[in-house]
Amino acid sequence: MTIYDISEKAGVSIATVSRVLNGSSNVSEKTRRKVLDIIEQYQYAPNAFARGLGLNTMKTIGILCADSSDLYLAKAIYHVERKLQAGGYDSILCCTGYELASKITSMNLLITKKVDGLILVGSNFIYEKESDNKYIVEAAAQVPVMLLNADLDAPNVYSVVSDDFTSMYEATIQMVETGIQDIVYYYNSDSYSGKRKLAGYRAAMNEKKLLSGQRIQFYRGSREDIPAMTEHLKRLHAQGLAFHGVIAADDTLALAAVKYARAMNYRIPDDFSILGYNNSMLAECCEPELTSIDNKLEILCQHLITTLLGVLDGREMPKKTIFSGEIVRRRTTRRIEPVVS
Amino acid sequence: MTIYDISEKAGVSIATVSRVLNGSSNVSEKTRRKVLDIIEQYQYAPNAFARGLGLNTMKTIGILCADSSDLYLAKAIYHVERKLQAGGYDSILCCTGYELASKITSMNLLITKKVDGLILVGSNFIYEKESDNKYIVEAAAQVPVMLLNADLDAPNVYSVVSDDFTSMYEATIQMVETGIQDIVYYYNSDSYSGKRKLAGYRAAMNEKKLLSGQRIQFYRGSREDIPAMTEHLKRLHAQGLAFHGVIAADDTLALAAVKYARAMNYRIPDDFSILGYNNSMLAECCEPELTSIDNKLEILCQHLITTLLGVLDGREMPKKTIFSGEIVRRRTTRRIEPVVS
DNA sequence: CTTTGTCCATAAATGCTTTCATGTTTCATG
DNA sequence: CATGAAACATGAAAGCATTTATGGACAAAG
Repeated sequence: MTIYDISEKAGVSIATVSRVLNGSSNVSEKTRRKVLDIIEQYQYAPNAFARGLGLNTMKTIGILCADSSDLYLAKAIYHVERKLQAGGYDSILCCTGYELASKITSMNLLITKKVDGLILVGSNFIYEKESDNKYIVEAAAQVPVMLLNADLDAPNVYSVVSDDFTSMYEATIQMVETGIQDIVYYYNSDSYSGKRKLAGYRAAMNEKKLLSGQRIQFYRGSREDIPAMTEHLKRLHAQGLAFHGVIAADDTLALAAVKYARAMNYRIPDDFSILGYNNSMLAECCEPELTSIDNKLEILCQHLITTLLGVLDGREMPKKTIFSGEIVRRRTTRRIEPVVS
Repeated sequence: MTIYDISEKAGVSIATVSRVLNGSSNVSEKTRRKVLDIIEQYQYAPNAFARGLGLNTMKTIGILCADSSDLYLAKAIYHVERKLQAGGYDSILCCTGYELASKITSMNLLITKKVDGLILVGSNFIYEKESDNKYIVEAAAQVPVMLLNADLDAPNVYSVVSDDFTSMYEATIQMVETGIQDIVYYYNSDSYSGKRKLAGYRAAMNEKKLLSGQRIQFYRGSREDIPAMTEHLKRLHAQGLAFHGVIAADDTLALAAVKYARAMNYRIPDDFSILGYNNSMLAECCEPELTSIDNKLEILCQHLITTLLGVLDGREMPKKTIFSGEIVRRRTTRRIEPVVS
């Protein structure tokens, strides 16, 4: 069933059918009716390839993501995908893993497939070495590239980020002000946002004259292996590092800290405070429930898609947008002590 | 840069370039070299639409999923996507939500886009009412349809499922044999696999002469709202339902049961046993760690993709494959008491 | 001198969009 | 009320970038 069949049955030319299909205004109501009837009757659907050939677009956006099973990334993908759909676009998803080479491969593949835009979900797409980010610049020469929680200043690439620096800075200040001085910063990623978070912690501790390199601890190992993280913390303690607070760059790490504190028989939050990041489902699963920073993922995604659709529409759009996060207080941090005068 | 440009620069016809591109045998080594050189030199990549028009395929599989942010579904998508990539296919992801209508819409959209096959991730795609599943049968008339953890007997649809019935049956028997009689079955989905699980529990309790309708409890509400589930369990208790064990159809529900038991000051597992399902990350996050049933998701996915690739290759493939799960014992269930004689 | 087989070019086919040209209305104007 | 200009409706045909069927040229083999 092609456009020819329809045109024949409707007694019009294929051009008219095409016009009806594409909602062109220049077609009389009568003809439109007739054509639509036939289309309905024969369940005709235009061939996407042919249409793509003609229009040179398929209304499809490529989504790249290192690991769609990561709690946070999965949520991001979900929001992005739904909002994209609402905007009339489809999405091709590529899970790339964390290695640069396979990111490049996937990206090229998507461009070859003629996606209209690219969304890179997660800050792990930006690398420390400037030259490693060339692949994004090159891609942006072909299609607009959107970065979620990452930042790169280049033509045709747009960034939507949450203000991780400030969130961490404020959360750290607050934890110190509840009376905790020996806070370990626990993280597992040197990504763009990872670095911003750490910087926030650093700035705050520095301001409070409490900064200590020893207390900045990196976890290498599986992102899901809570027991391994817990062990790691126990080892730090065994090695003589004293700490009564953990600020974690991710809720999983914070969860491990909770397990550690419980194993040590600390009372939470009286003896030991913990702050998580991302305000994921884990925060509520935790016992006691985790105070965590919410970076308003859905809002970020909404904005990202709005921007992308704007760009695709040929409009001028902001190159970088920053949203501030929010500390969601639950039961692993203390209230600020009222000042006794 | 089109195939014409390349053919001109290489001094051959476009047909020859096409043959080189598609690895046809009828082309001399010398010509192939020359063409490949030019292609390399000009960074030529064939136009996906034109190619699609000619071949009527784009090597793309459509993945449908109700909610990609669901812990379990996200993992499934991840595995499916990666294995598909390894097989040389891309994937278009559509998050459909749980309503039938939007599933149908998304499905048609994917078919219009000329995907080569469809993968429905999750048992929620199969409905109770036979007629509600017609949409799958219709889709299967166009392209092969793969079901993950769901089952439908129709031409061109293939199922890969885990043996939830047996897993639940055995787990229930075992819990009873550790001495617990008043076990609540806690579930939140009437999906295909949801029903199989429940049936397993039923069969076991029946066999042990312990079946009680009151103890089969459905949770309606957000799938992520642990506090709500916990409240629900407390309410059951308040209403006079006595129970010292929970078998949950999902780890989130089990997690809520853990929270409930702790709130009631039960010792786990001495006074109260809990069994989860899916062996997700939550099982290890939990305190104490959750005993949970692992249904070998990665193996299921691997098999599913193998089957799909086989079908696309024109080979005969098994219509339905069942894998058995495994109980991963952690700390929320008791060991079977040694028989004292 | 014919047959066979290899290698390659020509041309048709794929199904749509869109430009251009043409025919048809509408409507203000004199 | 007739006329011409502008707006509208439609069709023919030219792309779009490939794949593939057909057949021709040429070389080697019988």
